[in-house]
Amino acid sequence: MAIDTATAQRQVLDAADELFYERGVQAVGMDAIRAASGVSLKRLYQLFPSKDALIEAYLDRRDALWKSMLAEHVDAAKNPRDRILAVFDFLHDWFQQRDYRGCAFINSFGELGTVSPRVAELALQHKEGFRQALTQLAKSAGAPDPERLADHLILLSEGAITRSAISGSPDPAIRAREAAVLLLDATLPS
Amino acid sequence: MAIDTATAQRQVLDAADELFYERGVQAVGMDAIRAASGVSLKRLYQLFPSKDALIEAYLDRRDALWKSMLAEHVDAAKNPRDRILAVFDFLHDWFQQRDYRGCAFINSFGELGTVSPRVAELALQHKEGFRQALTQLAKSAGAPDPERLADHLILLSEGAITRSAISGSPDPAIRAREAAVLLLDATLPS
DNA sequence: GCACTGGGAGAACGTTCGTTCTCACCGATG
DNA sequence: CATCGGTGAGAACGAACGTTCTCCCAGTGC
Repeated sequence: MAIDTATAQRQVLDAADELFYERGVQAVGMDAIRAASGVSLKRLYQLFPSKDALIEAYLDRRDALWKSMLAEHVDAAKNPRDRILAVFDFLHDWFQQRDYRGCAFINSFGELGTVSPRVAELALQHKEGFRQALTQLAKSAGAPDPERLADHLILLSEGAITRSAISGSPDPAIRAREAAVLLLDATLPS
Repeated sequence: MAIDTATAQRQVLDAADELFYERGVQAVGMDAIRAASGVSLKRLYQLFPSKDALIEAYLDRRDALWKSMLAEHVDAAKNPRDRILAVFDFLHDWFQQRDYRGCAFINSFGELGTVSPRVAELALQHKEGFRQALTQLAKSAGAPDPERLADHLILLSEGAITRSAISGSPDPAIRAREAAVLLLDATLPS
């Protein structure tokens, strides 16, 4: 046995993450993932019985990673207002990664949303998770209508995510933070 | 001659628009476009010498159509503030089309952005056009920093575009309009 | 009537892809 | 030592794709 199951799985997911995210899901063949992961095709298929299963695992891991990175930034801030603004600092950090290419869920949804209900569902769940996190932050900050504030903040975040991807600049995060400050000033009780 | 060049071109572009937008660019073969357009493969290739050329024409037409629909909504409003808010009414109308699937440029960028510089460029140009239109509206409304206000409004719009696509509901346009009102109140001189 | 041009229908070609199969080989077990 | 299960490397398969080619016919100019 060349490599144990756990590390093989990790190597495959690492390769899938890098390739799927950079080039899109459809543009990457299973053979490219085999080459990048160093795992044999046979093993690859016994770890993930189809490309669809691998795509799902790729999105699952992205979701978990993204959530934990967000939580890390948010938890570093103390008062409720700063915790909300930390979301945009997190985005700014994310946008500066050299391989930043937008949101994997939005990209995958654009590619497969109509043909793969599973991908559409995962994208919806991912965004719903973000929505719940923001709603919680808005509630903690004492917003009179937390869901509404959360929706407003989500729009700024999603807008920044796609604009940053297309423009190639992390600046949209700064602009989104500015707008968030204005919204918080208009919404939160002083 | 079965059909003249102009109508053949229109039929092909109609088919390309529908199929590319619904299923994504890579998932649609040239043969599917031939079948949907009723134009022979030979003619298709003499109208558009490659799939890349057809994709480019598809995006060009989307850009023109989108801009004219936006202008139509904006021009129906009289005072500068309402003209800005008309952008979000336009989005709400757009989101309610039964085949709404998000922004074709964002979707195409996600699919081909890294591999096709031309698609990346077209997406950037499309968004830049939107940015200039919003900057003009912000200027007319007397914003002290029109570019900044335009950036904030863009973030709300783009966010609504992707959220509406993923959630399948047109409501994000309403939420975006609410947030825009708050931003305008905080930004524009009374 | 007859050569000729151009288009329609679709077969054909070469490539790529997802997935499976072959086969030689290694380590453990009796 | 002989055997057996599982593995790696990669060939093989069937489908789909972008693109080109073949064949046939309709309409045109002489």
